[in-house]
Amino acid sequence: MPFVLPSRSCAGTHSTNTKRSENTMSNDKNAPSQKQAAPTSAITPTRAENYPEWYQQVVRAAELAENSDVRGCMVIKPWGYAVWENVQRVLDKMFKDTGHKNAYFPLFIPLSYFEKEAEHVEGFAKECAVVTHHRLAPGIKADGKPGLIPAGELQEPLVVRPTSETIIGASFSKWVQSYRDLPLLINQWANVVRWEMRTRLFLRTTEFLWQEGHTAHANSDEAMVETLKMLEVYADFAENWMAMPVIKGEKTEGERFPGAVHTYCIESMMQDRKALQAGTSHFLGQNFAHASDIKFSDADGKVSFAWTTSWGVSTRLIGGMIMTHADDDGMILPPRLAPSHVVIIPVTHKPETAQAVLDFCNKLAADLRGIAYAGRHVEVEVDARDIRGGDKAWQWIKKGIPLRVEVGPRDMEQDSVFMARRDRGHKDKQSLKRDDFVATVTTILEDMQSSMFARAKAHRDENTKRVDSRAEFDAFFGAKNDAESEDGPGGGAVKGGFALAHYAPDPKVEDELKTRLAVTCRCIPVEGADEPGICIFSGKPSTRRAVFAKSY
RNA sequence: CGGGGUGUAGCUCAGCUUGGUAGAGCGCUUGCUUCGGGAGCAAGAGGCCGCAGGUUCAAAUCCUGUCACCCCGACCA
Repeated sequence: MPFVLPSRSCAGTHSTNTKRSENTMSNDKNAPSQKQAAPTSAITPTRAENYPEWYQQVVRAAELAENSDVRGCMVIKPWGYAVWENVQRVLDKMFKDTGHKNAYFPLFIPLSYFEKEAEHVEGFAKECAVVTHHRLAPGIKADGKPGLIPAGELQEPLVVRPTSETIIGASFSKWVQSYRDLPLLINQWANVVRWEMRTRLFLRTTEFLWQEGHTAHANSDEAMVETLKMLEVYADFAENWMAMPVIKGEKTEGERFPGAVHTYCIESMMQDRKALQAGTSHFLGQNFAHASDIKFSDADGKVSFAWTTSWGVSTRLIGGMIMTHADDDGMILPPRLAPSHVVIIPVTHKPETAQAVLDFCNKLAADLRGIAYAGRHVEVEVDARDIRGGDKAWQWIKKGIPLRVEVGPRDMEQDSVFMARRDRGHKDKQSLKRDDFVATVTTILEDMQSSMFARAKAHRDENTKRVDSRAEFDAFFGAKNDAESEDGPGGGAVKGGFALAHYAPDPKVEDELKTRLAVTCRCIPVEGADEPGICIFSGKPSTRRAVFAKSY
């Protein structure tokens, strides 16, 4: 099978896995229920067996989130929400450092506001939740039973924001009078609703959490600088905090944000070699300024429309983190964003030494917490729960905590700890002197952070190919419904990866690629030198290669 | 909105064809033995079988209706 694991040293742990997984996944009701050998991987199925199902199982096993009873909506659990809080904390600082201020705008957008920008309406109309009533009254429901039914119809329906350009534009039009009011640099942390047909935890849910930056500028150049500056912030965050390598690029017309003039993005490759759009930054020109009447008087007293931008990242980033780093034993958290860095597991099954071991662990935890790391201090859990040690260790493995430290009586006697790194095999443990561990813990975390990035980047580079002909392109991806291209029953891996090809943008070509190969143009990279060439689809001249891939 | 499927214990499901009053595994509780890597044995708690009608002496099982969810297609951060 073409699935390619990032190279890592977890040798020998997956060899006997297939039989067990087949039984577990099978619908064969006569499958023997005999005891299986201890699992060789914590997650069933593995990535190679069924990537989409593996993803769901990791989210669940790592206790990041779960499906709620509300269709398409997720419950973000404490461990997952703590990751999001770290994302917020770091990004918020980056936004503040680039001059932005936070504000908050209404969840509800009057339909009339929403209608102001034609392309915008067209783009979002199909996925809007609409509030039409403001009261519940006793009555007979559709199923004939008594209950509460909506009453008090609104004069004007309210759209639950799928994005806030229009409602924020309404404020901007009041706030901006003079060129002295510009630039206006605002960010909002919020939830939004997009009524999607199909949902997947973190990657696409009906309601999700995000931030949306909205800015207004006196001229086109400034707005473009802002657009690219925030793209850079996102790339910086993705690579240096999430350890997720990204390609910065511009979307072609078909993939553009509804109403934008230019849409830029960061694109990342997941372990199944599909692309994930991890963040977007839009240059909106004067489109929304016209729609929302954002005007200002310049120094000469001449009235002009402002130039606006918007940019956002969402809880989808957590999905990207999972699909970039997690393995067949569960989540692996990049240390800089991990809710906790170290779990200390006291081995206390001998009553006579239990208290001493606990004291030793608590003292160790206190010392570690005194150390600064990645803008906070080292976060430590002491897991003294009364459950079996193996169970406990596996729970933390699945949750992806970077470092696991076990301390038993024997370690304590030698003033040592037994440490395992989550990005190494779970049997790859080493004994360290306690003080050495304390002294080097941040170095270890940083090493883990950078090796996670390096591994992800190597995976991407290995699966990125320069393609110079249509035939080569087709062969790289395989036909959309080619059984081999989707690799097995669950679509464990897709064929292909990133194809870099010369391309003269043409919506018709992209439609055709999408229909026939399920491939889209992810972006035209903004970095790197121009390279004159010939579009492999049309033969027209092209100045640079575009990135093509199957995508989420 | 088209095509398919499923609703039974906290979770995953069996039982339904051939009606006879509720099952398994996991999880949970308790006890004993274990314990430096996902333990074993024993006992126990937990379900008016999605909902509403109908057939029948008797319905999880058959019939009708209804609701919900899942999967596959056209959209998306």
